Amino acid sequence: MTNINPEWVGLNQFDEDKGLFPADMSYSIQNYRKNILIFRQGGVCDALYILIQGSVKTEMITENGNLLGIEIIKAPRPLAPAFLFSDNNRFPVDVTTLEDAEVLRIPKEEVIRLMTSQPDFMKQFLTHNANRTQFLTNRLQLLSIKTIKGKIAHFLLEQSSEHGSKFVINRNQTELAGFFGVARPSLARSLSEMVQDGVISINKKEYTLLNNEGLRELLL
Amino acid sequence: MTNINPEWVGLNQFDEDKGLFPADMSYSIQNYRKNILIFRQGGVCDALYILIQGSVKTEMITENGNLLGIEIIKAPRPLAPAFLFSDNNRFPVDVTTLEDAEVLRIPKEEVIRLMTSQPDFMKQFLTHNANRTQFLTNRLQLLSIKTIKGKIAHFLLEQSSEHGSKFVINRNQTELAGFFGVARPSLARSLSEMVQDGVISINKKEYTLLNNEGLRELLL
DNA sequence: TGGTATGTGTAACAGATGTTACACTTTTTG
DNA sequence: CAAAAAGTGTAACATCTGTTACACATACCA
Repeated sequence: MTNINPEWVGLNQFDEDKGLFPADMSYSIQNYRKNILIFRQGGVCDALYILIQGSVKTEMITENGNLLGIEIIKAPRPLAPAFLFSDNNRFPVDVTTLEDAEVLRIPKEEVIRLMTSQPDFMKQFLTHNANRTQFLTNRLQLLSIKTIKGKIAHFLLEQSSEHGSKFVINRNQTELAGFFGVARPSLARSLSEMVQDGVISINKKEYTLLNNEGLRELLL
Repeated sequence: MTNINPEWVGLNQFDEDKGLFPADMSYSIQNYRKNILIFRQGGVCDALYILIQGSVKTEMITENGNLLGIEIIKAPRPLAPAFLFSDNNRFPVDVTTLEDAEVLRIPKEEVIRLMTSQPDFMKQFLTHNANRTQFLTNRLQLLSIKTIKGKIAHFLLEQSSEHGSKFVINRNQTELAGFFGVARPSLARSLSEMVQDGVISINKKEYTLLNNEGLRELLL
């Protein structure tokens, strides 16, 4: 129900750039077979883990069994790097391999050492987390808009600020509905009403904004 | 409408610990009078700004005038430190002083230098951002639950995992409604239904969880 | 090319939440 | 202590969204 589409979630990644890591780095590599639970929600996160091969899914679970959200992560990407340094440094999710996977583990102390000795590593780490925060902020902003038309307006105005008043969205209604967290027919209804009201026009996947004022009013 | 209560937003802060900063740090201090716009949404963020005196409000605006959310920040706290290192390093909000304010400005290069030379500063910076991310993640999780009862259940189970099955919540219904992003009477209705259904009981501000299974089902 | 899968438009209906209003209770304050 | 303020319970009603169902269009594939 509240699944989070992987596409919307993890944007940036540590480049494969092994060059980032010095030869004397202390680390270990773990290999896991398919369908293995590698981190448990609530478990202490005392190292930086980077998925360098394979893919995993993270599930947010509610102490017994109900899922709240799923994210699929493909290599290469760090796993929950933001939590390594939080006061409550515990994994917020279960992590399970989807296929055979290889995980690089760098102990927290070593991460700190790397950060001070390798400015590029530090910048990369900071940038990754910053981008993630920005993504979360944006997502939060979108979710805190109550009405479907408001969400659509927010999204379209954002696109518009990047691509002008006419642009193509390479997503079908089902995907968009998932992104907004609403039902597909409800999205279709709202879209067609907005077209009828003359604030936008739609041709296939090409959207044209006709009345920015009107759109902004929908944000409430 | 979608106001974000300051209390829920910024938890951690750079301690006043001037000791974190070395004597040779290059910085500048800006003073602003009341009701001055000090950062504009979209403006480039090329330095770390720390509010050391006074208070400001941040408004998320939609290119012209409509508010999406307001956050009030009191000194001492950094202003949007997460965005300093993001690929799109622009302020996500307008920042306006509420009273006379004093802002410490540390250029990005200097921040990087500090991080490498002052491990404590680096840890503080990382921890702050990590906590912020964790907060945002949690908030996102809460907002992505659709039903009011689901939000309540999520919140109560979280409290319960920290304080056991009986605990006090020092917030009135109006505040809770704001936190959940719902209308106050709607919250009251949901709460009273949950009491009637016997999953919880409420005495003033003391909540008792009577049926955790039932609560988990409400998460959907 | 024809058939199948996928995507879209739309309608009827049910359910949940917001809005408004008001009585009542509790807390605060002078 | 009394009056005012703040907080709570509840009802009627409006509105929005989800659900389900189905017709139709479009894209894909053998």
